[in-house]
Amino acid sequence: MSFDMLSTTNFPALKIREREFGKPARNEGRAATKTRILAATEKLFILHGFDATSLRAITTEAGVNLAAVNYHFGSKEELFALVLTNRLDTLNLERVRLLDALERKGFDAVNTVEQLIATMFLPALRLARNAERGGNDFLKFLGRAYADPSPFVRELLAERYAAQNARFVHAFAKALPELAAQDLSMRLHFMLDAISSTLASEDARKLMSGLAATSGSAGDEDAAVLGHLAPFLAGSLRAKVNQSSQQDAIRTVLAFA
Amino acid sequence: MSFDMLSTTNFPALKIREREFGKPARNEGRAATKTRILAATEKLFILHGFDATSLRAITTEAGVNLAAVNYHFGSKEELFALVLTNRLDTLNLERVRLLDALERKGFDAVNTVEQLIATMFLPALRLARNAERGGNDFLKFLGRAYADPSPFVRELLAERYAAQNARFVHAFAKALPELAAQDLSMRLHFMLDAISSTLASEDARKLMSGLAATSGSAGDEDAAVLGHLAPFLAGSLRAKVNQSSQQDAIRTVLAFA
DNA sequence: TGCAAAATCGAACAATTGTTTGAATCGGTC
DNA sequence: GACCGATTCAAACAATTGTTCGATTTTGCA
Repeated sequence: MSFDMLSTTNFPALKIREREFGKPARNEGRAATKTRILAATEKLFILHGFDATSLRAITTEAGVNLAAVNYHFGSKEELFALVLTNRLDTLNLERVRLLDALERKGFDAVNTVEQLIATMFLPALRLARNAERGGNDFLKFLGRAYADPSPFVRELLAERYAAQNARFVHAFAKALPELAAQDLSMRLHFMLDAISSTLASEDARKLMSGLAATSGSAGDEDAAVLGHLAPFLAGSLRAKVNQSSQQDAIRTVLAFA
Repeated sequence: MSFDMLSTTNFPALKIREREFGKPARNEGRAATKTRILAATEKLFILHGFDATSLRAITTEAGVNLAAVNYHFGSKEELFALVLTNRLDTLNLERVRLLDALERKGFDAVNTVEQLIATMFLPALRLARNAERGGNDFLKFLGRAYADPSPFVRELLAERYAAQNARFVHAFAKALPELAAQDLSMRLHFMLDAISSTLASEDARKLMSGLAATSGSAGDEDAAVLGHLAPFLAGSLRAKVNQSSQQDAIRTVLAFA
């Protein structure tokens, strides 16, 4: 079997789309098989996740023979690994690129946390407005990927993007020196879990696009979404622990139980 | 460990079964079959969720015949529905009981949000310290249940506890009148998604028990956990949107992308 | 003790899953 | 036009799933 073309699809969705519509593959029917499988896999992964998406559902959706998946990609896991990294490599690359640029320029003195949050999520919003990347489906894809319960998906993401994630954790730690590492870790954990499982659900994404709609110009949509998202997340990260008045209020509740 | 309580529980689903097959046999070996299945189901559900837990895995773990599940519970879904409602009915009952008590007494003027958060999560912490309820496994169970991707589980929880959830949403809305319904809904969504997927993961629960350990007396552990959790979550709920200085900081990031 | 109901058991069911096979077909090159 | 590798195809593979069946054993009550 031949994996020649796999190396050329390393970087992603853009290349995939190019081949889907445009150029080479003088034989449309042939080269289309691989890309049709990839497209169908993305679509069904968004809808049902890794485990619940069968190869038969994929090949039926793509209109190709069942054996085509194993022939072109080797196995179900290899197929999904390709689909996932196609999407997420560009995203994470863009994230650290933005972080680099911002660190060179220097952060805003008071709103460092908001800037870091914007840095984390802006690339996803940008990609989500690119129709070639699937538009809003990109956000669903993102949510599915980070909320997928399959050990295969979780390990893939954890291993492949560990370095990038560590850079952001470090940047947040520096921006929040008064917060214990224990608390920071917990809060970031909460934050990312929340984002991903929220993106995966339909109603929450409608809310987000509703927030975006409040804005005027198209370029301001990202600013509008982040304007709602960043203060909320920053508020959670910056909250002080062990305020005595809060502790008293909490103990009032405990007294009833 | 003893699950005797399960057979004498007053949850509707189990009552139906009891009526269907008559009173539980006084013989221990017999009655043990049902409870052993229930215990094994809980254990494997915590580890792998609904879809990835097979009846053969359950019956092997319980040391009973495969056909016993369908004989005693009818189907896999009925079995899991019973296991889920056994745990969650008591939890949600306790939650609204606490909310009732607090509404009668009246909330703290400044820390209403913290009190509501404590009301939501204290019952879970209390049950988690009850060894008969599974101890810390109860938190894992909770996380699994609310993060489970299976449509069956999601619909069961959504339908069965819709009324209780609505009461809390309403209470939060009254405590945060300046927050648009749109934003409140988004933030509560985030909050609950975060909590559940965090509880399901191993490392985050270790963090929580680490927080609890900082406290001295046993009864203060809940206060310690809530002391870290409530300010953090309350901070996110109370954060103001559209602060101009924050908007400027965010736009700085946008300029780089 | 005897008997009917309840419970357990091994075995098989039909449906799905990912994967493999070997023959048929296509595509470009000599 | 004939060849050869690349691709497609129908079919079957072995494994796993939830469920059901019929026979057997156990139990509770007369």
